[in-house]
Amino acid sequence: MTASPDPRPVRNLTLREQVLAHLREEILSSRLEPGAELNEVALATSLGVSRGPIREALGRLAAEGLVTVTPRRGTIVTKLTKQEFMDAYQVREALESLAIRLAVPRLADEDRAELHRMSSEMRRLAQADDSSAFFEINRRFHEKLVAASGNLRLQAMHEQLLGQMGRLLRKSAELRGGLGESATAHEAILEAVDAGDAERAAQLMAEHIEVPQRVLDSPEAQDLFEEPDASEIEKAS
Amino acid sequence: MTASPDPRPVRNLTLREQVLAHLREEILSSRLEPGAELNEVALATSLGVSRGPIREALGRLAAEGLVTVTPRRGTIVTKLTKQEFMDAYQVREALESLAIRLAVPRLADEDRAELHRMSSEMRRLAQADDSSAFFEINRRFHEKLVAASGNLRLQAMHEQLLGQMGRLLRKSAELRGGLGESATAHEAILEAVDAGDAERAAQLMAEHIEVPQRVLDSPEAQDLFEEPDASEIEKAS
DNA sequence: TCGCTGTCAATTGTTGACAGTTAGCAACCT
DNA sequence: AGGTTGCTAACTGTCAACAATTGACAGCGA
Repeated sequence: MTASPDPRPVRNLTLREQVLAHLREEILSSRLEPGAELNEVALATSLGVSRGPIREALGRLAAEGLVTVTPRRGTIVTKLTKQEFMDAYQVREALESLAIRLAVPRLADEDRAELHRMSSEMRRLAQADDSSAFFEINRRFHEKLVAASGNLRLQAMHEQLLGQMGRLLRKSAELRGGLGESATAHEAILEAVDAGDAERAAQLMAEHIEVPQRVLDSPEAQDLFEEPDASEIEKAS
Repeated sequence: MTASPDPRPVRNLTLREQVLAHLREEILSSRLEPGAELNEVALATSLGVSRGPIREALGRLAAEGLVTVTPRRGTIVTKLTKQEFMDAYQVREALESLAIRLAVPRLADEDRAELHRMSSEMRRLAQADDSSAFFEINRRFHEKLVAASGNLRLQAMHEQLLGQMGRLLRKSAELRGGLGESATAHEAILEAVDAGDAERAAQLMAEHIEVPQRVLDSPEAQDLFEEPDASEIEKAS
């Protein structure tokens, strides 16, 4: 019996799981904009399933913070207020700072080489002013560092956080003083990493992440956000 | 109309919400032990509702990490392996460290007085060797600091984290070198807080939380945990 | 004109029934 | 006896129908 390891050898996915994966993808890819209404029957007929799995998937997404469900009113893709976005940014800073501190003593030469490749690529994209591609590599760069921490819980929370910050992250990346500064920050971080100085790397990472927070306080960034909506319910736990 | 503010003036709770609150309470209070099986029909008849709301509530709890659902097999209260518990502890350290850094400049005199009261009480309980009461105050102490950060996202993630660590927290508190040291640590933290030294307070907090992590590595703590179960699926996102 | 009230359509909340899968057990073959 | 195969009972996954609530709007009265 050339069996595969225990965790579900064959594709035996539940409908709820499929719907969940589908909706999550739709939201993360911004095909569904924040504020978009998610009608249960529309989704059900559209996906060819009944409302049961739809409701369960929406419930999961609500617990993850990707959608906001108001009882008896409906479900929409979560809109973050400026305050909520800033809060998330602060937490992200703490998480990534911890991550790199844990990661530094664990990184293999191969990993560092990969990070350097990404950094070079970002430098190149910054000069070409390709903010879209830059954003993508930047994300992978940070995710690789978090994964290298070896702390799965940290990784999960980080991923969830980035998912919720979502689209606004890309916009804030464009606002940020310029891609060049960001690339420089990455290079400085890698320098500390190569030196094995986890503490300095963590400090630099914290400062690096802090930059957009300050930018977002400037007046020109205000129209990215909704006004603080007084009646939002049941976003997360 | 002496109305209350917008968020749902009257008790108009959904069944799912009631079931969710009920189960969450049962788990957090340890009336349901980790590993306990949650049979849908049993719960449904027991609570007098159909399986729909039950399933939705279980789904939320799964997303929160309080229960673990294995498709077509069933749902159990989540069991943390030692590794997972240690991971959670590290994240908690980062979160509370951030929290106190944010909280220090925001604390009112009244808040600090309250914290001092809690600290004195813990000192007293430590001398009386009442670990149960100590644990309770200790938890409130940390929660108050996190709440004082003013960062709601941070507060939510911290609460979720503590909920998952759950019962093991109490046991680790008993293991920890002694309640006295813990009380001393709190006093040192408050000293830094009073001095307005957010950075030092954050550092002390990190060290304070780190202590049980080291203790848990000792052989005598091993029987608190399950063996690493190879086939666990769909714990969080 | 303005405000209130009752009705209506749309949408969510809940239910009970049905279908598929799983784990355990017993009978069977070797 | 040891192992395999085929039932069986219990459970979860899914569905479609029913109930309840909401927001909007038309109609009425001041």
